[in-house]
Order: sequence, then structure tokens, then C-alpha cells
Amino acid sequence: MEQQLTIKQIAQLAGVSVGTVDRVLHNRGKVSDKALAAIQAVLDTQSYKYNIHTSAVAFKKTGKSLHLLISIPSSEKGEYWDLVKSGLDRALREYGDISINYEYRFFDQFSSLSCHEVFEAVASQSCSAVILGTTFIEETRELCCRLDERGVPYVFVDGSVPGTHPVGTFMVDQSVCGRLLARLMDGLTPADTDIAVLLPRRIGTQMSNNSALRLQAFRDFFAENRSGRVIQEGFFSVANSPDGASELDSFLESNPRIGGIAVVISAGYRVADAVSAAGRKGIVIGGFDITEGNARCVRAGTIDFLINQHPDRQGFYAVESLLHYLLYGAPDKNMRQLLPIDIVFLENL
Amino acid sequence: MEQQLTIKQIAQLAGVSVGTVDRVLHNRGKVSDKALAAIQAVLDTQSYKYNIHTSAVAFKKTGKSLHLLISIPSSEKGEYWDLVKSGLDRALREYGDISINYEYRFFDQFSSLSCHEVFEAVASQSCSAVILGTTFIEETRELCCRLDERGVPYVFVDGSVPGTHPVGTFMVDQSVCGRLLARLMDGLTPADTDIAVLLPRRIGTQMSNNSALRLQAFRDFFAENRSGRVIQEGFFSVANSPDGASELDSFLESNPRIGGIAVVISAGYRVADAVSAAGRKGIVIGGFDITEGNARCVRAGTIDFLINQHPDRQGFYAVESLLHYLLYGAPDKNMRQLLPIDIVFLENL
DNA sequence: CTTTTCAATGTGTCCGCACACAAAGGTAGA
DNA sequence: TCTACCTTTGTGTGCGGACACATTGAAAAG
Repeated sequence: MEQQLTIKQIAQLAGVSVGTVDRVLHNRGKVSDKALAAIQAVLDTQSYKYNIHTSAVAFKKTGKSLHLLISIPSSEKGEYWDLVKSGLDRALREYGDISINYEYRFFDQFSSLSCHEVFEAVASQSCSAVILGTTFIEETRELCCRLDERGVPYVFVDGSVPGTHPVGTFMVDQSVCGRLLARLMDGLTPADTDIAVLLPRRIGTQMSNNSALRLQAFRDFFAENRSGRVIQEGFFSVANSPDGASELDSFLESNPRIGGIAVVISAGYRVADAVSAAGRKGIVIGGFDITEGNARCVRAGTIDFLINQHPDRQGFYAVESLLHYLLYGAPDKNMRQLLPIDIVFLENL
Repeated sequence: MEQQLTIKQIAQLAGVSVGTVDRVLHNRGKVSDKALAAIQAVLDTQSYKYNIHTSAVAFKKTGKSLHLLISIPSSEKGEYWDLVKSGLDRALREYGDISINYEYRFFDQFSSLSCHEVFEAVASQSCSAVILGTTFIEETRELCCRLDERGVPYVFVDGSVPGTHPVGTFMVDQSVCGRLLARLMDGLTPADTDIAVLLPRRIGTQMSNNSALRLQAFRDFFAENRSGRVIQEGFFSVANSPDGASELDSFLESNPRIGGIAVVISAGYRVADAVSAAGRKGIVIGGFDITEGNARCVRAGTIDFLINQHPDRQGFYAVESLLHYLLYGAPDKNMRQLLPIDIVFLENL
């Protein structure tokens, strides 16, 4: 509604030239105390907001171009990290007006060695900023130290790492996810049945940090809750093996009172497929994220609900905020975010 | 990544001047077939995308300013239409770089007369575009006819009206909302209890279209569903009267097997307050939208879940898309949207 | 053949900002 | 006093697009 304050107006009001105002706003020095005070006085009276459009246009003229390095786990199409990537891509496309160069550096989410190697390359490559998928805490911390030294800004997607200094973090609260999973399982299954919570079994890797947080919150919910439900913890194999199905089979046979199965990772569709292959009906299954496999199962009715972390949105915001930071410097309040969590049933898929 | 194609480049490739290219892109006539063909040829080869930043900047120079009329129901702070308004406001703020003037025209959502009068004023006022909250179908249709005649574009928020020609519609699917409500009530209540669905009782007004759609979908769900649950339909008063509570009291007494109450409008907190005032516990209550009252009840544990239509998002997108349309003419694919529906529990509020 | 007319096309200016560069003011050493 | 040098300040240019306006060219009218 109101006319936006422009640099020129500030200059006029403060009795200096636009160049000086520009220097103050970007605090790139060489300004006398007097000029600074005069400009500050104006800024205190009226609030100034960058015009992102003109900023972006002027940025082009500088000929500079931003170089982003994006290092996240590789992933099959439609799986979790591919959804993150699609959000990143969407943002990069949307902000294509600004000239941005970017490179993906994928690592194996189950191999800390792979992560280490890739991060090594990232650390030694020159760039404007880095976007990191936080899977391996130690490796990430190490990389961040080196980036800090070089003064290269970075943002996290899907997790945070204590002791680092990212300019942004985009994640959901895993404890909330776990409690929500628990609450829904508790509510959606008959009170006289048991509830199973299934964890991925992987050879030679420990559980991911996110899964562990979810599991803990899941346990906590029932520990605090007076419902007295019995929780059975079990494992399933994420690999495509016949063993996986039979393992689940025997789990269900030894726990015949199971009324619901909660899966703490995004591979819930594997469990759902095994359960329906076993001909078991009436078991409520809940999992995480609208991956292709999960979406298929929800449509087929074999998965009852999903807790969606909006991986694509996380990716999108990461790029958006980072660009904002790089162009306007101001580390704005949107940079550290716990994003909202959605619950998805067949109807609102 | 790749360099964006500019008007200047197109002009060069087609062997014409930027002015001609500009005329073609905005199809504002006066272009020879030859020039048109040449430019088309270039556009077929490489795809051109407006640079929104420079577009916006150039728009300023024209000195034109957009005039938006926004006519939606008035609402208490924190209630449904106030949430819509906050989304509209947010978008108007975010796009403040472009010089936009806007005026709100509120009407009483329970009075078709009020709506008629306000729409009358809207119809006769000059403006660039109109945003309408579709509450009264007939009145809206009439207004749209007059806007169509004048060539004034308009978008709808929260509903559609057959026989009109909006450039955009931002709503959620009410049938999906109703089914989701039914599915959640069915799943979250013990199978041996009855389910109540409560409708607002208002003096002298009929049920809103949205409520009716939700109710129908709710009924359909249980009609198709083999669960054999008993559904009790009842009324509650939206006014702040002691009668409201006692009415609900007697409803609950005459239906002692009620295990869950579904409220098809966003005033669920009134029901929840009455139920807890009556000292009734263990009844699952589900409602619509994160209004202030509903949020309070979810936090207090008196409402179990909400189906959130994201009214703020609807408002935001309405403004955003409309501006896109006004500035670039292209009625893009984002203009007709069924927005996603969220489910909200205490944990992910 | 000249003048008028008008569609088709080209040119120039500005939007607000970023930054390079030029200019001005001040201080110190010769 | 003058030059050298540094700090502070001002000016000019261009980013890509939008549109007013000037220009061209060819057909129609005189």
C-alpha cells in the first residue's frame, strides 16, 4: 500500500549520496561517523526493505555468479532423498533468474566412508555456499569446521549438528514425529491389541540418528501413557530379499495379538508389501513420507497413514533461504526452522 | 544453470528489434506475419521465461499501480476468515515491491443482504482485479457477470461458483474433508460406540455450501463402509448462549453411547468447551481449521484433531496468482487449485 | 509524381539497486 | 607552499524488460 522507501530517498533525507547509503546498508566500510549517524537516524524513523527485484537485477550486472555445492545422500527415484532433491531443483529453477551454478555431490547414506570421501572433495572445492544433508554427524562436523575456516556459509537439510555454525537448518522435529506416530497407532488400533514398532536391519551400519530419535519418542509416549498397551519391537530387512518377508512372517506369528505396525523409516512400503503378501488383514500400518512406494501402498489400502516430513519443502526452503542470505547478507529469522509435519491418509494424499 | 534467454537475444536471433519481440510476447498487435513467424521460430527452439525481477522493476517505471478489491466475510480475530485475511495480507506485504493498492470490503457471512450490498459496491467500483470469498453462490454469480462484462478479472477463495469465469480458484475439496473427518472418527473411536456429527444451528440462515458438502461426504463414508457404526446427527448453537450448552447436554444424555463427535464447521471449540463443561470425558472430538479457539482446545486436550484447510495459504496463493496473472497475462496452470488438506493433532499443531 | 496515411518497426528512457570509478577533502612530509 | 597520499563522498553505468515515441516504408489518395 504505502510507497516503499528507496535508497535514493534515504540519501536525500540524510543529506548524503546514494553511494554512501549503499555502503552503510552493506556495511562495506569507508563511511564517516557523521554520515553513518545521519543515515541511521533515517533508518530508525522509517524502515527500509530491499526491493528483491531490483536487487536481483542489479546483481546480474555485476557478472558474479553464485556457486552452490549440494551434498546429500544419493537415492532411488521417488525415495526420500530424491524428494529432497526435487525440492532443491524446484527452487533452483524458480530462482533461475539469478545466475546460479550448482553441483550435486552424492554420497551413500549407508557408508560413512563414502560420505567422508565426498565431503573431502567438497571441503577443497571453491564455492559460494554449501547445502548439506546431515546423515553422518561426525563427518559433517569435520566438514563444517573446514568451511567455517574458509568462511563458506552452509545450510543443513534434514537434521542439525551440534557445534557447527550453519546459516540455516531445515528439518522437522523427530521427537514430534515419533510421538505422533505413537499417538496415531494408539488411537487407530483397538485397545486390546498389541502394537509393533519395526526398525530397519542393515548389515554393518547403525541406526540413523533420526530413526533413533523417533523410536525413543515412540517409546516415551507409551511409557507416559496410561493405556497399558504392549509394544513389540522388531526388525525388518530393507534389502529386497525373500528373507525379509519370512522374517516378518515369523515375527507376526510369534506376536499374534499385533493390531498395528509402526515403521520408523520411510521404507514402510516394504513392510506393507510383506504383510499383505502374507495375507494378513486388519493390521494398521503407519510409516513416514510420501515416497513412491509408500504412496502406492496408501492407494492400495495396505498402508493406513504416513507422517510426512515434506522433504521437498525442506529442500526448497534450503535453497531459498541460502540465496536470500547470499544476496542480502542479513541472516533473517527464517533461517532456522522446524518445519510443520503433515499426516497423510488415503483421502488427502 | 543455463543462461536464461533474454528479449534482446530473441530479437537478435529473429533479426528484429526488441520492441517487436515485446509486442509479440504481450500480443499487443501491429506485427507483420513475417516477423511473427521469425520470432515464433526462435521461441520454438528455445524456451523463453519472463524474468520476474526485471518485469517487476520495469512495471514500476510505467507508473501504473494495481488496484485490488478484496471482498470476504468479516470475522473475529483468529476465526476462519481472519486467517484467510492474514494470508492475503502476508502476500500483499511480500509483493509490496510492486506498487499495489488494495481495499477490503467485508460482508456478514450470515446475511445474504449484506453480501448483496457489498457486492453492489464492488461491482460499480473501478479496479484492476477482485478477490472474492465465495459464501453466497447467487450473489457471487451475479457480481461475476458484471465483472465479466467489464473485463475485470477475479479469483475465488474457499469455493467455486458454477457458471462464472474466474482466473483462479483456491479451495480445498470439501468432499475429501468430509470423508477424512469420517475416516478419522471411525478409526479413532472404539468400534462399539456411536458417532455424532454436529451441525451449526443458526436462526434464519441455511447451512453453508461447504458444510453441506462435508456432511454429505461424511454420511457417504459410513454408508459405503461396512463398519455398521451408528451415526447420530445433532445441532449446536454457534451463539454464545447458555442454551447452547444445555442443548448439547440433552443431546449427549439421549445418546449415551456416543464415542466421538465430528463438527463440520470451524467452531468446534464451542462444542469441545460445552462437552468438557459437562464433565464428559473420553469423547473424541474432531473439527476444522486451526482457529484460535480450536488451537486452545487442542492444546487443552479437549479437541483431539483438526482438519486444516490452510485458510491463510488459500489467501496467499490467491494474491500471488492474481498478481502473476495481471503482470504476465499468462493464465498459468497454478490458477485453479485444490489445495492439500492437513490433519493436526496436539503434536504437530 | 507528390502528399497523406497508417501499419510495422526501431529507439530511447527509466525502474532501484550494486558497484566501479572519479572527485573532493584532509593530513603529513618535503 | 606544494605534492603525495589516504579517506570519504559523489557520479555514472548497466542489469532486462515495458512502453512512449520516433522512424520507416509502402500503399492509397490527390
